[in-house]
Amino acid sequence: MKLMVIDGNSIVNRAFYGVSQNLSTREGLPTNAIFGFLNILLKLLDEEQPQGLAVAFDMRAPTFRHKAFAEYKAQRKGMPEELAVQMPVLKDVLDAMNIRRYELEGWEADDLLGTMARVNANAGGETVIVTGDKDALQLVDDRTTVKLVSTRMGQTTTRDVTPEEFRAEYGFDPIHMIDLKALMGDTSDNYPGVKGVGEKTALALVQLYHTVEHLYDHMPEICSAPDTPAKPGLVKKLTEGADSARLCKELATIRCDAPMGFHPADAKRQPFNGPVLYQTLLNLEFTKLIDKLKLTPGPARADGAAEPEEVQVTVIPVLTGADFTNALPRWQGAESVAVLPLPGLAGVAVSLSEEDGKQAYLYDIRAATYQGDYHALLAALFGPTVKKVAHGVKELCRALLDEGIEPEGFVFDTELAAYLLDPTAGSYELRKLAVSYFKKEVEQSAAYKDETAFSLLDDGLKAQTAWYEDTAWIQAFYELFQPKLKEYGLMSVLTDIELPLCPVLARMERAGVLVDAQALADFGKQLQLGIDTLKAEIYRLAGEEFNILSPKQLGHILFDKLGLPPVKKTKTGWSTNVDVLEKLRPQHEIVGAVLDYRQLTKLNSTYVEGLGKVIDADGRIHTSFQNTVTATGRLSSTEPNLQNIPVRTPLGAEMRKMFVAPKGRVLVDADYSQIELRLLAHMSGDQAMIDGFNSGVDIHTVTASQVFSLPQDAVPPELRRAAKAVNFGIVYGISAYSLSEDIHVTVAQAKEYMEKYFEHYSGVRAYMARVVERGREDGYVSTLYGRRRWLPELKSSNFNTRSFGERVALNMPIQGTAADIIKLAMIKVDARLRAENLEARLVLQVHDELIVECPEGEAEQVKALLQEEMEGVAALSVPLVADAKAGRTWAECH
DNA sequence: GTTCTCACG
DNA sequence: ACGTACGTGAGAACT
Repeated sequence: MKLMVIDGNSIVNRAFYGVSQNLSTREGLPTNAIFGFLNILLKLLDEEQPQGLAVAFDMRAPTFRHKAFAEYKAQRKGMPEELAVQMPVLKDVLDAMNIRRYELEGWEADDLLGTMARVNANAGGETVIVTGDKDALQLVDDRTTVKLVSTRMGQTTTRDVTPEEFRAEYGFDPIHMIDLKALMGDTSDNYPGVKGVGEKTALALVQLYHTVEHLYDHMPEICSAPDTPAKPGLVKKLTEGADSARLCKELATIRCDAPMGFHPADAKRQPFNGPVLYQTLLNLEFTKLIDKLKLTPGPARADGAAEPEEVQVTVIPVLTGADFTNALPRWQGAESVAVLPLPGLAGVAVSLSEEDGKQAYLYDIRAATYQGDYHALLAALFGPTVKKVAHGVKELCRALLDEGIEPEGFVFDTELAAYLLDPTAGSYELRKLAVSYFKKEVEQSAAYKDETAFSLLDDGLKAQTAWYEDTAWIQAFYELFQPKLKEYGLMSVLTDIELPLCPVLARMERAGVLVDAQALADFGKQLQLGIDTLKAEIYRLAGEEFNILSPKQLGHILFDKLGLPPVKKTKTGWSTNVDVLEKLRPQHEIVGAVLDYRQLTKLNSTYVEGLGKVIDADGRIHTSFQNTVTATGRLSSTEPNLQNIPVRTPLGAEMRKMFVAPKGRVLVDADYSQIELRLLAHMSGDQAMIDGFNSGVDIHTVTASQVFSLPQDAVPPELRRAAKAVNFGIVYGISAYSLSEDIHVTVAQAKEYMEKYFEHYSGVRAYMARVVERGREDGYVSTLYGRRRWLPELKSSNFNTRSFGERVALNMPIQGTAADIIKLAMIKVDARLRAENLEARLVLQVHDELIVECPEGEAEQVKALLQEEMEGVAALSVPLVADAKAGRTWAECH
């Protein structure tokens, strides 16, 4: 029988270190190693189609294979915690897959593999041993091959080693692998071999003498033989290491006589236990894998485990004005109702349940079948008197405003709540939430994308069922999330910040910002001329045509053909980014041209062409503001991103001239001055920094003067720049190396700057230590307003992961508090503009900057209003400062 | 679909 | 010895 046996520990280790994404379940169980293991396993099964399959694991036990060497084995590093917790779960998965696994007290996996291979060979079978450990190569023979697995950057590669291949590579038979190891030792297994003999010498010796024993029998010859690698002192080393070599040989030998009672028939492949595997993988949130393996839940569980109580649902179609008149008081009387609109507001499902939770009512409202005044129904439902829970209030507000209805009375948003509970989760679709919070998979086919989905009988029923079920999910998540938000102190973030912001964002998206399409096109033409010229120039200097935008091809030209020195590596090759090219600029004329070419093509494709494509019929661009994306609480802007319009270079800043106000109107732009640093001063309570801000002098100059002991009016520009970089660096969780790269000084110098900085701002240093320590204890960090980010990274055993966690711990409270503050300002600004009956409307937010469009005549009032509301949001130990400026284009506001 | 690059705060 | 700043989104190349 063709048998595949897997070294479970070796493969899971490779998977753990190879799958670098931070996979984990919502509860925080890391799953990367299991994920990687299953991927490798399934790939190999597919390729090899073995009839038998078994996985072996090490079993650490009080007795060792070689008691004399217990201390060597004991020195081996224990598994990192993140991997150890995945082991029992992986074993559960294998059990659910009906895959035989073996572990035997006192024996290591490779002994079990060797034993199985031997037994199978004796029975006339062939065995494939899957491992990442080259030690196993000693097992290779006519009936046994070793499949060596390596993972790099999540990609698995394997290599099949047969006796012929082994001999071709090593020049001796596979069994002499043990002699090789005996001489050269193995650092990862912690046995020494012969001191002073490394891989090269050991290889030569084994090629000549094959075994340790034979070698020592022929010691006298070693000096005299002409083709012996007789380095000075080799004989002495070998003589001194003789005992070690013999013992290490024993240690390196995989035993094939483990008392595991193995019969090849035991490992015959069995079908998966579908339902159990389904639930096991669902618990791991591996839904893609469930789909790939076509697994289903199986029949309802008979074990009587906590299934939710049956809820009696009564569906009430709302077809007439009378139906609506009956329903409305019940909606108004409910503590809350869940609402789920159809796209385009073509219908709304309204769900409410009775106090005891056993009876639920679901109102089915559709524009197509409602015989009364649908608009009036919506206006009443979405007015202030019905308390509504929805999933994605901002989107709903936008749809309502499109219908001319002022959205009011939203008390909860399950999407925002899920985001606040775990802002790094990434996705908050109802179906995904059901998987991660309830370990339930909801059928994907659900399609209530438009009214037509309800028109066909079969599809219509499916669409209807899905619509109703999703509405029930919203209620379920409301009941689950509300207490959690209260427990975590997040309720006020939801009700004071995120929910009131929703209609503001919806109005901003709808308002859009006017773009001068003609000027944009003209700018594009100008850019194209420059691009053509530079392209010809670059081809001439390179002596050939190539794709300048391809890092690979550009690298070839720069580093191979023109011989420029590579500076920095990426995962796949040599880096060609701005930092690198700037360093190379003096060395060849082509580099400057490439940099210019990059800049022009970027402007042209991303901005001129990209923005041109999304100008609407009204001549305006309507971005989407995402409020459930960032880990810190900031907004993000998509389709298009209007938060990264160029400004830093003169040519880039031209772009902002394309963003204009209509005739007779202006843009008013107000931005916070150094809000993050001010928050650092406030949150750290550092008196020197607080005084610096209260003095009214430019903070970077103040910092430079304090750090470098100079009078404020004697700070040279380069020291101000350095101080500014340190100030920024602190907010990001600085390292001396990065600072040195950033301001082009030596690491030692950067270190010195930081040291002086902390001497003068000792409160900042203390704060930084405090916030990381708190983060480690609590498992999360938070903003002044209570917004949270969980940081399991702080407990990671991996240095890089943990360091990342520490930097995030320093940054999130500051960046996040700034985000909270500007969100509060937006709510206030929007309310006042409307209350004072101004035509002015918020149109954009760029993290620390708000942009309002208003009639020329309102400009002065709006400037004052913006400044007042932005500065007045919070009373801190340093003033919040906002500057406002009006102009006909965005460029004029800067 | 991932990687690199680069635009912003 | 490690690998190096926080938070984003988009376009082009490449696998």
